[in-house]
This record gives sequence, C-alpha cells and structure tokens, in this order.
Amino acid sequence: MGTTLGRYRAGIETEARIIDATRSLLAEGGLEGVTLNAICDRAGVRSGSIYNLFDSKEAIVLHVVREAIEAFDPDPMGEGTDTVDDLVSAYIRFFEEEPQLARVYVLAAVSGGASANGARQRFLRHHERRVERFADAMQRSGRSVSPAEATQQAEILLGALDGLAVRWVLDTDFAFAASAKRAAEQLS
Amino acid sequence: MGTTLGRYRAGIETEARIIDATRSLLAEGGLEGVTLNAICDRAGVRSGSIYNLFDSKEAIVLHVVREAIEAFDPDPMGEGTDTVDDLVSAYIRFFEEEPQLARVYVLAAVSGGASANGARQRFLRHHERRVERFADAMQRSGRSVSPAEATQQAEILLGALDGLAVRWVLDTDFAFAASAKRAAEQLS
DNA sequence: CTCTAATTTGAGTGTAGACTCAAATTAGGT
DNA sequence: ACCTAATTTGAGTCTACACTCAAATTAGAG
Repeated sequence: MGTTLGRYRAGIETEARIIDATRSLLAEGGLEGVTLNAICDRAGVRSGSIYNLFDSKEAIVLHVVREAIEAFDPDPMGEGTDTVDDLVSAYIRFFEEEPQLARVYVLAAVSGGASANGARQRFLRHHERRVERFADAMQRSGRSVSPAEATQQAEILLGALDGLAVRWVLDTDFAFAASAKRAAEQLS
Repeated sequence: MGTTLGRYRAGIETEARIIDATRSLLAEGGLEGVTLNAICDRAGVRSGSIYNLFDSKEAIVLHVVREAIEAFDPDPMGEGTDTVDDLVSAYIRFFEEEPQLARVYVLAAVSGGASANGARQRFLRHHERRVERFADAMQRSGRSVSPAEATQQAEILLGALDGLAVRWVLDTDFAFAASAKRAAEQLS
C-alpha cells in the first residue's frame, strides 16, 4: 500500500551523514565543538538541508546521545540471566567496538550531570537500570546476601568501570579493558 | 617598602566575588551556564568591572579550574609518608568539605578530556601524580610487589574513586563517602 | 519524456554573548 | 578638604552562531 522508499533515499542518506558527523564531532570535542558549520562541513551539506530533516541542532545532538545510551545497554535483550562477568565483558566490548559512542556517552553523562534539563534524569535512570542488572547478576551468583548489599556492591563495581572509562577518555592509550577486568575480579 | 593594600581593597574584594560567582556557576551548570551576564548577576558587578580585573572570561574559568586541581591534591605537603587510607580519606574529605570545587573538578576534568587545549594535559598530569602517590603508599604498605603492579592497582583504585565521584555529580544524594571507603577496602 | 515531490542551496536575519571604552564615581593618601 | 589612582558603569560594538526561506535542483513515479 505504501510508496517505496525510492523518493526518500536522498533524505535518508543525508540524515545518516548528518548523524554520523554529529557523533564524530561530539566524540572528538564534546558539545563545544558541535556547531552547525562543523556539522555541515563534516557531513558535506549546507545548513538548509539540516533544517529540512531536523527541527534544531539540539534535536540532532539528543538523537546521538539517545543512541549512545541505548547502545550502552549491557543486557539489551533484557533476558536477565547474565553473569557479572557477562555484563563486565559487554561493558568492555562496547568501548572496544564503539569507541565513538562510548566517548559520547561518557562526555554527555558527565556534562548532563551538570544540567538542569532532563538529560541528567535520563542518565541517572539509565545508571540505575545498570546497577539493578549488575545487582541481580550478583545475587544469582550467590556472592551477595541481600538486595541492598548487592546494590551497594553493584554501584561500586559500576563506579569503578565508569571511572576507568573516564580515565580512557582523558587518554585513549590507557589500558581500559585490562584495568576493567582486574577491577571486576576484585569487586565481584 | 610598598604601599599599603588600602587603595586596592575594592578591587581585591570584587575579584573575590567574581571568582566565587564563577565557581558556583561552574559547579551548578558546568561551562554552559557560565556567561558574563550570569557572572555579573551573581557577583553584583557590571561587565566593565570584570575586564578591569581579568583579561577574559576564559581567564576567570581557568583560575577556578586551577584552584580545583590544587585543592584536590591528596598530599599537598608532598611528605610522601601517607598510607593508602590517608589518601583515600583526604580524597573523601575534599568532597565533603569542598563540594563546589569537587564538582568543578569533575566536570572540568571530563570536559577537558574532550578538548584539544592544554586542559586535558593538565588533568592527565594531575591524575598521573595522584596515581604515583597512591602507588607509593601501596608499596610502603607492603601490599604490592613491583612498582608496575602498584601503579596498575593505584589506577584501579583511583578509577573507582573518580567513578563514584562522577556518580555523586549525577546525584548528590548518592552516599559517596561510604561507597568510596568500601571500594578502597576491596582494592587495597 | 514530463511532472512534481523531495531535497538542496546559501545569502540573509536575528540574537546571545564577549568585550570595549569614555565618563562617572569612589575612596585612600596627603 | 583636595587630589587623583583605582574602580565602576552600562550603552555600544562586533561576531559567532542557530535558523529561515525563496529559488533552484534532483531524481523517482508514471
């Protein structure tokens, strides 16, 4: 019943290029480096094209940040059977396979922490979901006794992983994966 | 030999108010919330006064960031005899006693990680000095064998503390001190 | 091949924000 | 009380930046 995608192909491709450009600029220089000019240059379009596809620059940035949050889910299928090791491995894998999105996540999460808008709430909720999954995995492993105890320990383990992630943002030569594994060994 | 401070008192007081205003704005909303207008309103001056005392807005911001880095030194006297517990306690105390500077530090360190200017290098060097001090303390405690081993473990412990600090920036209700102590127990 | 919806353009508009500066004011020194 | 260095003012300037929009172009549908 619907039309084919044919006529919309150019728009879809342009949108993807704009999103890719914004993601790489965010990863490189944080929000400060993301001007319309920079997006246009990187994507190879003029500003009018951007507003044909997005309401505002902020809409594009939020799209990328949402993308990073969704990609950072250590248990996207929500099966709830992962071990702590599975979750830690997924965390590390995300940084290895999606370094740009990982950087976007870290930078946005911290600067979101300073903001009054919904960004902070969104990152906080995402963090709480992660803590819950880690805590569940810890309880299934028999290591922790009470839910409160598991939650506290999950906060610490995730805190360590996040701190090492920040360390990696400061210096990508830092051996994030090895340090993360070692931290998990000692905190599980 | 020199003149008294008398004639300069007004300038000194105004400078302090401008710095205090900038610090509180940085802690509240990160760099985004620090406009000249906001500084003027918070400090109770007009923009001309600011440029009588500082070369630029950036100069004020850098002053506050430098202040945060210096305040965050776990061993400012450089005596080199602290235990790991001493250093962890100093870290926690800084957050309890200087929450505004602590927030400024965390926010600036991460966003500095995205920048190309000297800020990232400055935070990296500061971090490396902290790692060295923690590693030295670990070796003195007899826990770690080699310097390399101590350095790795110091990176992990500081990573955990920093990650919990970021967690606290997202939500100041988070029990940072208790979590930090518990992380240190397991990572020392 | 024609039609036209979708897309692109880029000069132009409006504004937030950093910073300037001549004039006015303040207050310490004598 | 007078002098004047230091300080403050706030309207004004300049620019970077987000966004607009009429006209032109592209390319898929029929």
